[in-house]
Amino acid sequence: MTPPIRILLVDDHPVVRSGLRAMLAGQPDFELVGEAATGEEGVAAARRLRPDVVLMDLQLGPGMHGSEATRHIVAMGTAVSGPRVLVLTTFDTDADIVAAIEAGATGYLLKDAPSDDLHAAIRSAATGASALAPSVASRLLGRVRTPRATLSPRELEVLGHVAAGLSNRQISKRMFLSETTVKTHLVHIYAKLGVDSRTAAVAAATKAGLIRPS
Amino acid sequence: MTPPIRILLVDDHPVVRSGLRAMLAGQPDFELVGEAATGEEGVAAARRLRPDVVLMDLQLGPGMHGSEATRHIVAMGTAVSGPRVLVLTTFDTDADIVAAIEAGATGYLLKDAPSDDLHAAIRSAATGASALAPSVASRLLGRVRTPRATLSPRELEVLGHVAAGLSNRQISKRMFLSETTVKTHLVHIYAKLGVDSRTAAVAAATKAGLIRPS
DNA sequence: CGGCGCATCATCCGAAAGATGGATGTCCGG
DNA sequence: CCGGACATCCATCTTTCGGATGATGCGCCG
Repeated sequence: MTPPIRILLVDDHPVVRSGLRAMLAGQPDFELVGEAATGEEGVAAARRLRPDVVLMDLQLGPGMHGSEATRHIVAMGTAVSGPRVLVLTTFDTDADIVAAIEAGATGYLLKDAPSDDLHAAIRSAATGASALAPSVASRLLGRVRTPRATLSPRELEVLGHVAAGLSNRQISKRMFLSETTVKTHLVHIYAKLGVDSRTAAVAAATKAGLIRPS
Repeated sequence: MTPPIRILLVDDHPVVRSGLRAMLAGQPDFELVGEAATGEEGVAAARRLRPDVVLMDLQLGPGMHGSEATRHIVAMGTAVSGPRVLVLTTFDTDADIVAAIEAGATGYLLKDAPSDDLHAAIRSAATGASALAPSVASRLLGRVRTPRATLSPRELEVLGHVAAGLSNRQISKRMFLSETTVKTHLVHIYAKLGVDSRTAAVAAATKAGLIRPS
């Protein structure tokens, strides 16, 4: 008989942790070895407990969104024979999916998934296989089919400042650029998003999940 | 001995329902009488089961946000000796809080509240007393102290179109106004929000919960 | 090597957005 | 009942933004 799958929960919501705990309880091949409420705690716990699978929320407390959590995932993954990371999230915005997958997450699950899907995803992740929620997988496939707008890092940075309400001049100073360059980036952004104004770009990017609403 | 408090759970996330169930389990004076995954199911279950307290999420599935859930709350509350409604949510944006309270919710809890708070809120709600999460309560108080920006209906309408990425001209046509009038509304909006551009206004209003991100 | 995408900059021009200043009308409290 | 606060409407002036066009260096990949 194979040893049980050692699992670490990382989520800042007691309710969610409690729910996941209950969902794992009935499975004899699962062993919950620890819980953490923040990204930092999660990384520390992962180092200490050496779980096989980490179930990790993407929204870890206020101000700790997407890219930050992604870095935590990477930090865990770099450990020798590091754990497999299963990312949990409420919303399936494209930006989060891509960021997490690119950062090395093994799988990606929506929080409204039934317990069967969760169990399957954990077992699948334990073996190293990629496990994606069906709706997420189809979304990723859809993006391949429709070669959707992919903004460069610099363009995303500019767009972020635009979404924050800064003018071109303010952005240029903050990024140590010429105002012209900022405008050029914007022109490219407009072309990629199929819009023709900064506010429309922000609206489109928000809907597409490229930027985070505040 | 008093009869137990009959509770109905309404949340579209199996994980969250499971977590709440676990949190209610240990309490002898609580009785979980039903669960529902959507607002419609919730209303039906409330009519049928006559619970004392309804624990209800504000984000019920895709496309069913704030105001919609609020209407469900109202529908439940209008029944004779209707149940007390405790609203659960992940984010404490002002708009949601106000909308839910105004619609007659008895209490308001953030999902990251510890189980003790949850228990206290349920008991408090069962007696009809208002129960607000401390962070929420202080936020409401804060809004009274700082007479926050209150936009007129017309201004909100304009701002909504701006957030959707429309130009002043487009807005003017859609609202049967002169373009100048649209600009005037915007000037007033800027003054109230303390900003000086349309994108900044959208950012500020989003953060303040005045408009909904997409 | 020769594209191709990314990032950087410039100039010119018309259009959109913002700043300023009025004009109504309503509603509420002194 | 009257003045002030506020919402709604409008016009003129200045600044900013967006569109067009063009250019340079860099790194990557077939």
